[in-house]
Amino acid sequence: MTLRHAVLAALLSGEYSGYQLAKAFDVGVANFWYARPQQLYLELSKLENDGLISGREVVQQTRPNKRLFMVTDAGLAELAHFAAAGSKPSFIRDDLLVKVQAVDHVDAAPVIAQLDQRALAAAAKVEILDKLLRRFRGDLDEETYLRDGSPIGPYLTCLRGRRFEQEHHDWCVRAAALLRDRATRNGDPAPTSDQSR
Amino acid sequence: MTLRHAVLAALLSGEYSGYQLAKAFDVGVANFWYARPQQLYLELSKLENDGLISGREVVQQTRPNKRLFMVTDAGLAELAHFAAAGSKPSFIRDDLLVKVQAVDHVDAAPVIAQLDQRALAAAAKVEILDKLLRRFRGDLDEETYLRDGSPIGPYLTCLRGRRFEQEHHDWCVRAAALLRDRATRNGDPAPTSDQSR
DNA sequence: GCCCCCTAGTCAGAATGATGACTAATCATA
DNA sequence: TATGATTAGTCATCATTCTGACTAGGGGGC
Repeated sequence: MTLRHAVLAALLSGEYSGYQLAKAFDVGVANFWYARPQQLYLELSKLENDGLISGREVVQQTRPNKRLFMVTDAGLAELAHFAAAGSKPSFIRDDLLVKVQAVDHVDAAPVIAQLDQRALAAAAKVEILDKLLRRFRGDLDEETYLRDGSPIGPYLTCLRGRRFEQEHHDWCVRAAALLRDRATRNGDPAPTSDQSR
Repeated sequence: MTLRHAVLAALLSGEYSGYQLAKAFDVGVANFWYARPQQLYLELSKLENDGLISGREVVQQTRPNKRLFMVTDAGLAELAHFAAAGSKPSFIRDDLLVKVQAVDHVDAAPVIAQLDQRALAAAAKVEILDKLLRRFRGDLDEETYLRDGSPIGPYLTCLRGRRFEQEHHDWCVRAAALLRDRATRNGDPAPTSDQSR
């Protein structure tokens, strides 16, 4: 049960509505978790029911009213408890890796196409995260921010996300180039589907 | 539905029993997916029911009998279909990142301890993957293997896994050092690697 | 002789996450 | 003056994953 804690942790940086939170989960927060808006709304309801967050209605004229949530003391305690408990090892879980794993036995062309796409997406994500990191830092250089800046948690997770996306990008580019090279050297626009069985 | 395809892709490299597959999912295959043995047994049953793999009983005297599975032509077709279909973007989903995100608001000590642990685990994983990569390569150097070696799919996913673990390790080490430094400068009782509670 | 670990596998059910289909008002654009 | 995008949110249900408990025999160490 960790979407719960991811939402709690995300709410630490300020009051958010479900909608705003959904936006955040598409950029910054997505470094450590991701969820669709519907899941977030649901989780927010549950959290409020359990008294871990409290919401207040904000009436708006030009837009639909919204509910802003903030973490309660009980919520903080829950987070502290979660932070102190053991955590399971992390691992990649990626469709595309599964496809690459099978690339010796299936048509490589669509896999290469997806690697290209992913590389682009990852590059875009890197830029977004760079922007976020700069916004955190303000005038400070990174070394100084890491030593004294605040908040440090979100900055660190962003940094991790940035590295991850960078690595992902580099790997995609390299793998695509490599598979393309192999395909052309094998002299086929449509690679054979049966090589080593 | 991708544990299904992860299992199929893993079975491409040879015949495995459920038990052996479970082992593989703890090391090499874990680069792109992870699952508990129970899930694997279940998935293998389903796959066999759907005719995507076929199993044969192997009688053993000293040990319980086992069933070895291999991918059928229908299974290969399914994989090809899967490889050609679109895939969702990948992202990290990690308990520990959630905890770091919250580290400005909760006690840092247990988080630091977990970062230390994770760093060790990641370093161990890197060594395992290095060994695996060397076994793939045999006498060839990496450049040559990437150009002409076989299989290339598993090698590439291993490479990705290795990079991921390396990055994870480096980040954990850095984050732990940083948080420790901040804690001591704030005059807290310095939590060194010697934590016991 | 006892106990724990390893091989090998099964089952049921709880927890968690994902998806599609809705409502409803405002704003910018063509 | 339509058309579509944006803000804001709800509901029901499906899919997938995770967990604990269980069976069963053999081998190795104390």
